[in-house]
Amino acid sequence: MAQATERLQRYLEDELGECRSEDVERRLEELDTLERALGEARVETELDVLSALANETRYTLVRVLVAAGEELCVCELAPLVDVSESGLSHALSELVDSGLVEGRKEGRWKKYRATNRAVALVTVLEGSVDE
Amino acid sequence: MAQATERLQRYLEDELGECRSEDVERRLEELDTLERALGEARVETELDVLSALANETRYTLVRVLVAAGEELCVCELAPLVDVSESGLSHALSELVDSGLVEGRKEGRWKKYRATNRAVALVTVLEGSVDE
DNA sequence: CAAACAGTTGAACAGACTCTCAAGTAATTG
DNA sequence: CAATTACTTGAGAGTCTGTTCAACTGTTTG
Repeated sequence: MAQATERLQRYLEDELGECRSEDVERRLEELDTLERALGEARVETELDVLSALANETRYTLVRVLVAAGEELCVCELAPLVDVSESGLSHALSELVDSGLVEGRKEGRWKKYRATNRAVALVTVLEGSVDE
Repeated sequence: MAQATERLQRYLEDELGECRSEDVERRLEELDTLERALGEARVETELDVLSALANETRYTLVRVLVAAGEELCVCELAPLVDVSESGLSHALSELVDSGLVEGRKEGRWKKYRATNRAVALVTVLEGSVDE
């Protein structure tokens, strides 16, 4: 941290014209506050959600379920993705864990649908990625 | 695909009461349309963005830059993440590639700021992850 | 212009992830 | 109630990722 602090001091000198070690301390504290404001548990959850989405198989499933707007049976999802039955099941299970999808058993069939969280995220992603 | 189709047929029989192979074909086509509507290139870009965000170091950087609302120098970001100088540089470079962050050189310092895409995504993530 | 500084790049390796295979559970059917 | 069906689970192989180290480029300073 010693060198890092020196570098920051030089940077602040450049920026502010002059700079004492109090200024460095203050800036460090400001940056720390910025980071703390994020909230640890929250960031962890958000990372879980992002990790769940960041995979072709799972993202395709989520997007299809969002587009469908209704629950779909595992047997309907199977032809849409390029993995084994088992792989599909693993994928869905991870999506459930991260709150992007909900499952419901009906007799011997199992149906999944997208949660509000999934709808919100997919919508923004679509919107923010122009082309 | 043969068994998969049979399973889908059985499912549709359960759901619709009865079902001929035309019905199976139609359902398969509906599902396919659902998937095609996503757009291949688009999904690929969206996956790049998601992959870039789905990492603690990079997500922290993005969130701090969004929270800051202004550009920050690499030397200011360094104390906030738990990686080497080099790791930080790699992380920022990946964020630039995915359009979440923009960099600007100023003398010997380099400054980064969050793009609109980053702001939109972080906002929705915060909103959709309640607690 | 040599030395110090700010940051980047490439190679390499440990660890994480994703998928498949094999076996398992729960529901349905003959 | 044995067989079939629908789906899940656990273990393990192969691949991808994230990080660091070492070397590099561009900028500033004495």
